[in-house]
Amino acid sequence: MKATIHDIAKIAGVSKSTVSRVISGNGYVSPEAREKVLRATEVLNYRPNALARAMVSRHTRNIGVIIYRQHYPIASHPFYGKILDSILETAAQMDYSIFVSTDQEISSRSADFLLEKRVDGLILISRLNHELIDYFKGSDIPFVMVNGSTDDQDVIHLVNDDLNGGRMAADHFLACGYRSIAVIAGPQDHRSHSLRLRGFRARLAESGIHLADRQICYAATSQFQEGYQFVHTMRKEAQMPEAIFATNDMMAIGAIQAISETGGRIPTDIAVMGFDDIDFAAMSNPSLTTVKSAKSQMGRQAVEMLDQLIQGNTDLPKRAQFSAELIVRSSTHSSSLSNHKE
Amino acid sequence: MKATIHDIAKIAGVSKSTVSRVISGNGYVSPEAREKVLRATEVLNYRPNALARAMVSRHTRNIGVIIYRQHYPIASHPFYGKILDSILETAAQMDYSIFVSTDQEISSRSADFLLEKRVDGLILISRLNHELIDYFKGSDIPFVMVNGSTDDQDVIHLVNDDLNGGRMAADHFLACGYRSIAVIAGPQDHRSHSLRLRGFRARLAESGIHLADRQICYAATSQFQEGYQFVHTMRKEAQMPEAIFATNDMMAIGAIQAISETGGRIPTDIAVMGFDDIDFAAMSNPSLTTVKSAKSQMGRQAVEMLDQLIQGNTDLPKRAQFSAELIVRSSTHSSSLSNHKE
DNA sequence: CGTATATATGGGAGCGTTCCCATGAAGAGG
DNA sequence: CCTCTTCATGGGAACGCTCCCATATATACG
Repeated sequence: MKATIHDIAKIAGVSKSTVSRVISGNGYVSPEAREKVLRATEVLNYRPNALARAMVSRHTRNIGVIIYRQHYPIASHPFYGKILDSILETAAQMDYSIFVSTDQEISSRSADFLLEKRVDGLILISRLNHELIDYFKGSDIPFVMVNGSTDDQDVIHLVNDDLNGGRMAADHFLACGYRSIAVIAGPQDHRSHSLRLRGFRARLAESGIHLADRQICYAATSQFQEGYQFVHTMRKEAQMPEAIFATNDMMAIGAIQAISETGGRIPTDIAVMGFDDIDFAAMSNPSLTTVKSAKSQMGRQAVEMLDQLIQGNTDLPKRAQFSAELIVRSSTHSSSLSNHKE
Repeated sequence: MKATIHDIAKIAGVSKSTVSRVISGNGYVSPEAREKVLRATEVLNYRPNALARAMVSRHTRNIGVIIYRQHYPIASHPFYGKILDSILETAAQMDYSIFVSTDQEISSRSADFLLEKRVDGLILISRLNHELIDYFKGSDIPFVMVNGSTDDQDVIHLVNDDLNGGRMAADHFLACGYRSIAVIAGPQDHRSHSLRLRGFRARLAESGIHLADRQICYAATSQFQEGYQFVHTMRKEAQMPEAIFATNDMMAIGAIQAISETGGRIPTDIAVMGFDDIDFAAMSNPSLTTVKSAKSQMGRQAVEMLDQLIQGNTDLPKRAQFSAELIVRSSTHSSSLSNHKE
């Protein structure tokens, strides 16, 4: 049987109140009493019961993370897994414990679950449906959203600057002198993918390059297969562009594999660019030029903002946007040696 | 303020005992009373407080997962992330919630944390030090270990059949007719890596091929860089083998990149084989021949066995071993067209 | 009709804490 | 010497549930 403060009290020869003061660290305790209590906790191998504590103190120091995963498991996901890692690390530093919940159909089921467990706050990742968001707004539990798809101004929302990221990708292509360009665009109901495409097209348009519809492949998912298949289809129709931009790295890597399989040289015959800078982008063959999204910063910031919220700080910015960063590797020409200067 | 059973009782016009019976679903309740209670819970948007329940029922339906990560974050890890995914999914199906804890230095700190939170059981992943294992054995909390390094017969331990996996890798190389072989071996204090190497060598030895020390590269970590660097070093010394076996996929993929960079053709000039079958093994360029480790099965089994343990079932096998599976892709010749038959 | 059994309900103790309040002792200031 | 803080300690209520026990009514059986 686990020892309780009563047991400690008895051994140490003090009251349970004194024990409580020593454990929780507030209130007056004489050095001798403290010493006796501490010794008793050693002897009995005492661990305070967080459940009982939470019961009366009304907070658990537990945070729930809900991740929506439609097509892919979550932890091993190169993008969401990174965010999760960062959340885990930051939370540990701040003495929060993390409940990870990843329902395939985000019903209110997993939400209820977490609510019943009395988490102090919630981090919602990726696009959850509006009912669920309303559901949480209705509850009195603080939450922040990461990389979601809501325009709701009442929801604290951390996002990547995908629009600008798309522009940066186009900038790089222009600097390299690519003019014949194709895009593999992920699901357009997904905020990130649609903004990346929008930014990319806008920047090209400014330079007088307008993408025709058949130069854009709208993919149903955002996975490897999409990029892979697109290249093979294009090749059959014998209309290979000079460069391909995919709205995430996975699809770009799929494109790379397809190109290599058919004997194409990258970037000489065709250049490929992705988005996100997942770990594997540096390890692909050739290594992938990409726009880095702020995965770790978003995770860290999510925990920090949630902590503020939990502490009752209400005047937080409703929206935090993280800048993207161009990472040039071997799947495109470096822009200093760009074609159009040759 | 959150509603409690007392509030429900008042609204429904019954006692709190009756409410409790309806909520927890055991004991006699008349249909009318049940109906009234259910309606009241709707009205007040009542959620039972799992803390209070756990307090008296002595179990939380929470499971803690502790992952040791020395060199790499955990969730996004292609191997451990997969196990975690599987744990998450299985746990959700069984109505367990998961606490994920990933301390860099596995002190008893994160352990204490979880113990205080009163998890019903623990899943320990990767090699934890012996003190920590003893620590848990001392506590009365049930736990299972996944892919660890302990020989302790009292510890329930789920492992991959790495020895045989190593043999399978060698088998494939032999069938392909490769005779000049090099190995990139991960940390030898890691059970998996050392067994993979052992099995591989043993099988080769049976066919009269003995690996010299300079044909084996003992890597300090098990990452991309190790494989990458090894190839470049070998190349400088101008002693490229016909085939390279790496004790995990990451290192194999590093080797692939280095070979490609220097203009080597895979598998024509040199074949490469990995171990684990991480997601990116299929997406690498060329796609990677590998031995698949039972990541998902281990995760699922861990939860299921832990559940048994929690329910008090004591006669479980102390050791579960999962078989490996050869996955032939493009980085080696398929053995039916193997060289030695030409 | 009396006794046993199934059905239904309410009250109270208890889970392990924290927090509030009461009570003292000791030292400071007049 | 008396009063007012500061320090120190103990007791009891409360957090929101479940579980046990007591009680009541209905049904069954001889």
